[in-house]
Amino acid sequence: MRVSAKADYAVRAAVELAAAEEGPIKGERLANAQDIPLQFLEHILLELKHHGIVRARRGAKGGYWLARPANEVTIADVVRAVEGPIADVQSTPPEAIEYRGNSESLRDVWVAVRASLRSVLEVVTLADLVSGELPPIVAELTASPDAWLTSAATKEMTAKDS
Amino acid sequence: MRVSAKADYAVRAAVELAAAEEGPIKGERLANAQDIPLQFLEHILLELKHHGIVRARRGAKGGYWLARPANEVTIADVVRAVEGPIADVQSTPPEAIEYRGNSESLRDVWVAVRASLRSVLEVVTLADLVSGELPPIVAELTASPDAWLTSAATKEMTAKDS
DNA sequence: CGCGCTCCTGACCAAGGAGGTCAGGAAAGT
DNA sequence: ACTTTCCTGACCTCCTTGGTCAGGAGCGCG
Repeated sequence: MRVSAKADYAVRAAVELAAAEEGPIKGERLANAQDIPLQFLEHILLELKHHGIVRARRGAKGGYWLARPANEVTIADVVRAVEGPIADVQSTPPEAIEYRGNSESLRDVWVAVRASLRSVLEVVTLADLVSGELPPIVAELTASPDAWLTSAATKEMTAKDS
Repeated sequence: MRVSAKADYAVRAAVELAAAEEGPIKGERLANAQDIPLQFLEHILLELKHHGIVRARRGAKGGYWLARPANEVTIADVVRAVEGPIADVQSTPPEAIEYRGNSESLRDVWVAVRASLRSVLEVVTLADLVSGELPPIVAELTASPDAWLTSAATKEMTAKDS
C-alpha cells in the first residue's frame, strides 16, 4: 500500500520528458532537474524503455524521449512498468484468490481497491501533470481538506478531536 | 501498491471474530477457519490488540474478541494497525513531499490516490463483510467487468485486444 | 494450591526487495 | 579515433516479508 521511490522517480522523469519540447534529453539533465541519483535513474529509464514508454539514442546529442505523445501516457503505465501489477494481494491478482467462509466478500473489497486506484492512475496523463490541470476526479478527491490530513478523522467526530 | 499477506490475514481474522457471537475465540480456531499459520497469526493478533482493535484473555476459555462493535471497525483500521500509514510515498506522507519544477502537480495525484483508497477502506466495516452487503461505492466499483480484469484495457480499445 | 490452557513476547531465520553504486561495453556523432 | 551517452550486469547494505521456535506470564478450574 505504498509508492516506492522507484515509481515516484519514474513518473517524475517521465514528466520531465513530457515537458521538454526539444529533441533527446540526456539522463544527467533529468537527474539534475528532479534530484534523482543518476545511476539509479538510468536503470529506471532502461526499464521504461523495455516497456515501450520511452525511447533512447546514445552518443553525442543522444538522450531519452517519450515513445508516445504525453497525453497518451498515463501514470498507471509508468508505475506498472517499474512496479508491476497495481494492488496485488499476496503477490497475486485479487480476483484470483479463494476466500473461505466469512471472508468471502473480502475479494470484492480488494477488487474495489484496485478499481479505485485505477480510476485515478489510468486517467491522469503526463500532459496533465505538465499543464497542472488535473482531471476532474483528482480535483474532487483533493478538494476536501480531509484528503490532506495524515490521519483521517472518523466520520462521527465533529470538533472534539485535536 | 500491494496488499501484504499480513494485512490480508489480519482482516480475515477480524472478520471471523466479527462473525462469532459466542464469547472469546481462540487463535487456533481462527487459524483453522481462515487457513492462516497459527504462530504468525498470533503475532498479528497481538498487534491488533496493541492498536485497540481486539481484546484477549488467556487461560482455559480464553481467546480473542473485538474491542468495538463490528460495524464500527473499518478495514482501514485493521490494515493501518498492521501495515502503518496507507499510501505513503517514499515512506513519507504524500502531502509532505516537495516536488520541483514540472512535477509539482504530482503531489496532488498521490494525495488523490490516498483519498481514493480511503474512500473504500474507511467505508467498509467488518459487519459489512460478514453480512456480504457491501456499501454502494464498492458495489459501483466492482460492477464494471473491467474491474475484474487483471490488466485493464485502454480506453480507446474496443475489440481488437485479445 | 496446582496444573493445564491460552495468550504473550522476543529471538531467530531464509529469501527477496529497496535503493542504490561501480565498472565496463556498445552505439552514435564529429 | 575519440568523445559522448546510453546499456548492462554485478555487487552492496539495509530492511521487510513471511514465517518458526522456545519459553514465560496470566487465567480458570478441580
